[in-house]
Amino acid sequence: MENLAEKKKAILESTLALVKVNGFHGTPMSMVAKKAGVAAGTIYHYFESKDSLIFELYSYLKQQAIQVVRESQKPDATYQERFFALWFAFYTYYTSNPSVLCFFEQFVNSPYAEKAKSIPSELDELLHAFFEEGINSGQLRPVAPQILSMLAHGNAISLAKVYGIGKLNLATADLELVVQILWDGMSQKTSEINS
Amino acid sequence: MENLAEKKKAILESTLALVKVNGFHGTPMSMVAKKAGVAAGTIYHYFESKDSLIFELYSYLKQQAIQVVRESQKPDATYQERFFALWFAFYTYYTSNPSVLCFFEQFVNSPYAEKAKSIPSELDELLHAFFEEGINSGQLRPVAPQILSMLAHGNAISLAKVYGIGKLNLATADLELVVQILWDGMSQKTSEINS
Amino acid sequence: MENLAEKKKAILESTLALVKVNGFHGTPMSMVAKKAGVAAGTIYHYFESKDSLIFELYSYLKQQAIQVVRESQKPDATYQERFFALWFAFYTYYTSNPSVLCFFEQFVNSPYAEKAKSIPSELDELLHAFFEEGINSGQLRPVAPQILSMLAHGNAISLAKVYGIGKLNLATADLELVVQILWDGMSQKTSEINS
Amino acid sequence: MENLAEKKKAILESTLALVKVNGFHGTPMSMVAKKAGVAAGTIYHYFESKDSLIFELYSYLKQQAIQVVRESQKPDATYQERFFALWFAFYTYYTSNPSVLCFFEQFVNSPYAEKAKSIPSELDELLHAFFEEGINSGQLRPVAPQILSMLAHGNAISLAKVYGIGKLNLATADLELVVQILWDGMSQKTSEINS
DNA sequence: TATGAATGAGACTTCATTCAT
DNA sequence: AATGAATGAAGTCTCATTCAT
Repeated sequence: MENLAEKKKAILESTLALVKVNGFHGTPMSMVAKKAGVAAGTIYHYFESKDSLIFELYSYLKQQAIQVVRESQKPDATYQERFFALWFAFYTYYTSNPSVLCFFEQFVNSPYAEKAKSIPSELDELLHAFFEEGINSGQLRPVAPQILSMLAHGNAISLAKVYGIGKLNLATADLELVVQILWDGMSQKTSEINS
Repeated sequence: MENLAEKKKAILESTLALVKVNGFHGTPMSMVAKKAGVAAGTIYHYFESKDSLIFELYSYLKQQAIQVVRESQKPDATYQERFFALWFAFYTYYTSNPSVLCFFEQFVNSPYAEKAKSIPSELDELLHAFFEEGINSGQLRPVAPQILSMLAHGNAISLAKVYGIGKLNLATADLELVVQILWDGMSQKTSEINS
Repeated sequence: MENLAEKKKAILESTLALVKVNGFHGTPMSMVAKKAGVAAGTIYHYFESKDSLIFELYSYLKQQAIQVVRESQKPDATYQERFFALWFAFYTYYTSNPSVLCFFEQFVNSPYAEKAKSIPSELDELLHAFFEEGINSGQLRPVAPQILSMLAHGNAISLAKVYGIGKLNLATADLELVVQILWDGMSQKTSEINS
Repeated sequence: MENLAEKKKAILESTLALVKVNGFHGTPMSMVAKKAGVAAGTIYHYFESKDSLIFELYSYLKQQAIQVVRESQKPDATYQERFFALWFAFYTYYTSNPSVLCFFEQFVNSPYAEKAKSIPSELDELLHAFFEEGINSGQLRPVAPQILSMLAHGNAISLAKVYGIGKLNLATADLELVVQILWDGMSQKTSEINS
């Protein structure tokens, strides 16, 4: 990621920043060019079209997210610890990079997402594997991994949005509580106690 | 809502359907007009501008959602029953009306949402009150109502999306399980057991 | 003019008032309708089209102007007195009815005027006759009546505009002076003295 | 003015020509584009909007007019000679450039003029100074310079219009006569003789 | 007569994309 | 590689006019 041409990166980052404020369609290429400090035509040396730019930005950011998730995982930690680390990795990534969260949310809810579906998502596979492991090792309830993945990820996103809105000060203690809620709900142990 | 002028309703419903497929900006007014069976200019008798149309559609749908939520609540049910009913009301509404879910998700993640923020949301207030009641009556953990609301609502949306993607068949049993997970996580009882 | 249908007159007057503020093309028929207190369709009972409305308004006002000019002429006054009266009639009419002046100026400088040219103008004939009389009786220099007419009328309009701009307070004395200038310039007597 | 981009100038000149025939609102941007030999969008590289185009054209032409007036003034001529030169400069400019006269007349009588009022007019100042000089040197009657300016300028315009209508052949002799009339009316000498 | 909802052609303007330099 | 002027299709919106009531 670091060896991207300077300008290409500038274009991607400019797009990211502008989309947060203006949305996809409120962000003309000329605006991206200006912010990136390049000419409009230059963008077309690096990207085939605007759609292509959006898609590449999506991939670029998804790789970043994967990196963040990967780095959060210590091999010698317990599963629960790794779950907590995973959740906080997402939460921290999104709150530290609100424009990324904003971009993702716009992307997945746009017609773009439909076209991107075909591309196999490394991140999805990674999460799928993580939750499958939890189920197989008897630490998570036997629910489809996709569901668990969606619940956990969706939960982190929800919280990051609450934080982003700024109406609430979310202390670390609050967050711990929320993840605990989530873990309690998903873990096999609770399930057994309640039954 | 039922006494809206025929044409106005047709325009709103056409917009809803088209936005799901094409997104806001992939849906020109001419397309809305055609689908609604009116002339392009006619839309401007009912709506000041395209933005105004989007906003009114948002309000219109939010009223529908409130209606659905309200109808789900039986006064003589227990709090937990009402919580389940609430969650299923959302889930059912979104899965039965995928275009509404799609519209909401596009809306809240677009620059439109910023402008709509100032408008006090009846739905938010309703949910806030519901969760506050749960906390005050000692049935829910003492977490900020906004957070609980976001978690529960976000959770229903997440599931509805999983369903919408169609990759998974979510049996009622699966759903019950998920809501149970959610409830277990949020309820005071579980909290006590675990501590 | 007084026996015009109430509504027809209301439409004409509304148009006049609105054109002053917004110009021809900033004055949609719907706006005229609203100000006149009638429905948009009603205008088309009285006028064939917008152009037709403009033309009829022009005629209507021109008749008014003729009336004003006619009434200013006392048969037993001297020619110079009648000239002064004529000039003041115009000046007073325009300053008392700034929207009329504004309308005329817009009209004669618009493509409408081209089409109206064919219509013989009673006002022009009246002025032509007046100045011809002055020349024939040896009181005015032998210049083409059209020129004299244009000079005198244009002069009154110029002054009315100065007044309308409001930057200057034109006392009656000032005006007398200006007309005197005009008369001095046009009269045969001055011509002789200077030669 | 000469170093304006080729295309910008073509757009301005095309607008001028078309406005004469069709008026402001009968001249769509597409028509301007066609006549100027550029694409519609190109106009918007040079002008922010149609209004902006009209305003810039107004400024552009006013600069031309100032140039013409300036060039007519020989420092070593008498005041009367300079007055005659000034008047003829206007008259000649307007009759040689009927579309400019037409544009000015449309402009000053349109709602545009209201917005342009705030801009201090170099031409007005120039004329004001010229007439003030005449008054102070005792060669013109002591009337407000604005009035004298309006009278002289309005007079030249009136004549140019008579010429433009084409009904009359105005020989140089005729014109000399008219300016003489004007000068006689405005000059102090005549004033003294008559009193 | 009067209404005003409906029409749809056409205006202004934007912007993704190209291409000569 | 980079530029940015130029393009023109397409979008939003206006408004003169019609017509069923």
